[in-house]
Amino acid sequence: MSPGVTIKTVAQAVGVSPSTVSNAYNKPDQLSAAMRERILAKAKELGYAGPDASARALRSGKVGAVGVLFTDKLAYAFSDPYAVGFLAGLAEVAEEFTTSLLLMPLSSTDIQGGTNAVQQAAIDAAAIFCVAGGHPALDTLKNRGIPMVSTDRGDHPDLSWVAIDEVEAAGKLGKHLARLGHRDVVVLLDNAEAAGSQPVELTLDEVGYTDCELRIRGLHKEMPDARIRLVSGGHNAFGSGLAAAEWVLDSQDRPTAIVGLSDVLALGAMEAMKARGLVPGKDLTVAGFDDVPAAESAGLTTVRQPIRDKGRAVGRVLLDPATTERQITMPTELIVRSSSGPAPRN
Amino acid sequence: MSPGVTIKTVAQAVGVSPSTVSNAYNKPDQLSAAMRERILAKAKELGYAGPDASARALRSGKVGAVGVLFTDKLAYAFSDPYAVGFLAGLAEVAEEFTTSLLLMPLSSTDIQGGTNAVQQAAIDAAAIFCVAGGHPALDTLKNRGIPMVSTDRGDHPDLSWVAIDEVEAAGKLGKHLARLGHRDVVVLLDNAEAAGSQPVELTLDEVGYTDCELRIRGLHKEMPDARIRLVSGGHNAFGSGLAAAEWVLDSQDRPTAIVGLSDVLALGAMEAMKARGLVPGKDLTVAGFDDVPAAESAGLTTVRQPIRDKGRAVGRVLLDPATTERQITMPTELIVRSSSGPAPRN
DNA sequence: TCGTTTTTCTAGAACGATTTAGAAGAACGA
DNA sequence: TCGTTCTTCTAAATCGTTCTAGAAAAACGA
Repeated sequence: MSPGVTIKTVAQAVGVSPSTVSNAYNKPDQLSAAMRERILAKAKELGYAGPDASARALRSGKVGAVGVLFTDKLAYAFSDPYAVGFLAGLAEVAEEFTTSLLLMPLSSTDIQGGTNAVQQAAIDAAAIFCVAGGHPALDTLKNRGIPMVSTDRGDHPDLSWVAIDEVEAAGKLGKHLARLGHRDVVVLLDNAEAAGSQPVELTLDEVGYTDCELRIRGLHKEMPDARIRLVSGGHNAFGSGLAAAEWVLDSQDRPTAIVGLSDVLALGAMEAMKARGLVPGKDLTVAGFDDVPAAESAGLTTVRQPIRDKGRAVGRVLLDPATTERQITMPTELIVRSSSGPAPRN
Repeated sequence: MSPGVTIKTVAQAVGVSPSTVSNAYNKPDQLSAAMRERILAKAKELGYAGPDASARALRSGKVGAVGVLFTDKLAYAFSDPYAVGFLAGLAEVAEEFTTSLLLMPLSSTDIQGGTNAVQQAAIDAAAIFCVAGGHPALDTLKNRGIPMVSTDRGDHPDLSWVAIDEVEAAGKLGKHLARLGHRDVVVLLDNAEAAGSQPVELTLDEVGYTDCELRIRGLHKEMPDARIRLVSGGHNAFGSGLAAAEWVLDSQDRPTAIVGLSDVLALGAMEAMKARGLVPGKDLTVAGFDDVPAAESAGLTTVRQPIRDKGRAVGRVLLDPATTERQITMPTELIVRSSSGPAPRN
């Protein structure tokens, strides 16, 4: 690119006004075809690559990108096929509207000062994926006046979301486990503070994300007599599920069932069992949430949710003016596979 | 957000110049702490959410985002764990530099006119993931003067890339297959034109991406006596591999080995074999490229490349000024598993 | 032919910040 | 006390577009 060649340069070279050059790019019907040809040709000759993105965005107020905000570290988002599926659905719709996807890192540094990516991000709207309700980044976006759609139901009635009924979803699984006779359950969950150290047992109050809390509540509801403990091995990833399950399995006080609040956690738990010669569904029941592709081949009992559709729906609410519904509940389904079985009688 | 509240509004309300407000956000050491406090407080009171992203980008020339350009449709990118792994590595580094990732859809519409996402995207630099050398989007970016790093070696010596030696990598697999006695191979590959229709057999000239071509050449090199046919079932996805393999397996002229140019394609082929009661490594050999996580559990012989590291390296070249190397070759390794075995004697 | 509409193009003001150069005052050393 | 150096703040220019309003020319209808 020849540096410093702007719309003005081109205008001068062709002998027209900058407005006309602008129109050549944005409103072809506002000038004669011949003139447009001439401008485009000259632009190419000069090495002008079209209107500058930032300037255009500033003036027109539209950026052509929607932001995506993830739980935790961005890099972790890709370790969960569930998140990836969501992204795929969202990308599909974004593509349709010729809109880019801006993945924002959720660094905790200097929220106040504005050196934050969420502050700086040039976006027209944002998709909020499994971010806890009170997170400061949400306030930042709200402050910026950026329309948001969350994958969790919020408290505010004017909030847009595409979500599942977490309590009901977990209830389905709870009922299934209760019927199988389980009364001693360990729930594996994502917890930032447990990352990098030993697995920890948490109380319900310490559970961060609303949806996790709701799922636990759903389990409780259908398993009123059961003891339900909460354990985290760190971030939402296979390794964390593995670590947490190892810790649980090697303790004196084994449960009869382990429920991963996501499939990756549950799959990690299955791995830990495998290493100990334990057969899922026989020696111990394991179940998860999401129904990611790997769950099927692993024979994992799980609560399916249509994740790709969820991504698509978020995209539509965000980008499609024809979509008027702003609060959408997606269906869930209990998928029973071999990893769940009757609780052993003691 | 109160609409129309800008840096100027805040400046007036506090009784200072706009520059000072700007400094309060960007250069805290340029003003007294007391003044900074006052400004930030007033800003909050007025509902000012910090400097506007576009305006800042325009003036300062830095956007704080790097673009990612994928082969084909954006939505397909997420169906390949290989691409996802790359993204994860890239995201890691981006996070470190508080930089966002802008995923650009590669829509073919109106390249010339500039309504293109690649044209419009506000980015400082771009990562090019498996995009064919001659693609118009690359010219667009080049024209815009945006620094690029590709995952394929380019022809131009001044191009930056982080890649593997494709010919050598494929050669490792070729040697392995030759030793096992295979002389009749079908290569499964990604081909946009085959999408949505019947699988097709291609000639080497019709193969799009340079890296695919190089891999095929690498196979030829180590298997000079073998017949190597090229078949595509569409995009780079499990389903395409499945479809293509079905077509191959149901034909009169079965090969003794099927090589997927990516693991997802090879895994699709394994699925097709399974459905026909064929045992990989016994009845027919299957091999892939990449070594995605699923390859291990499936027992797929494949050529491993450190994809996450590749993503990280691209990120470093793109963002880290300390990284001076601009052309990096990553190592590859042949991973032999149960899916490859001796060719049956006829 | 003359007024009216349509087409084609333009001038100049935004858009909202950052940057450069420098002014005014405070602090400092001798 | 005086000249020098910091510290703290400001005025004005600038980044590259798009937008609004309107002028000039061309086409049109009767």
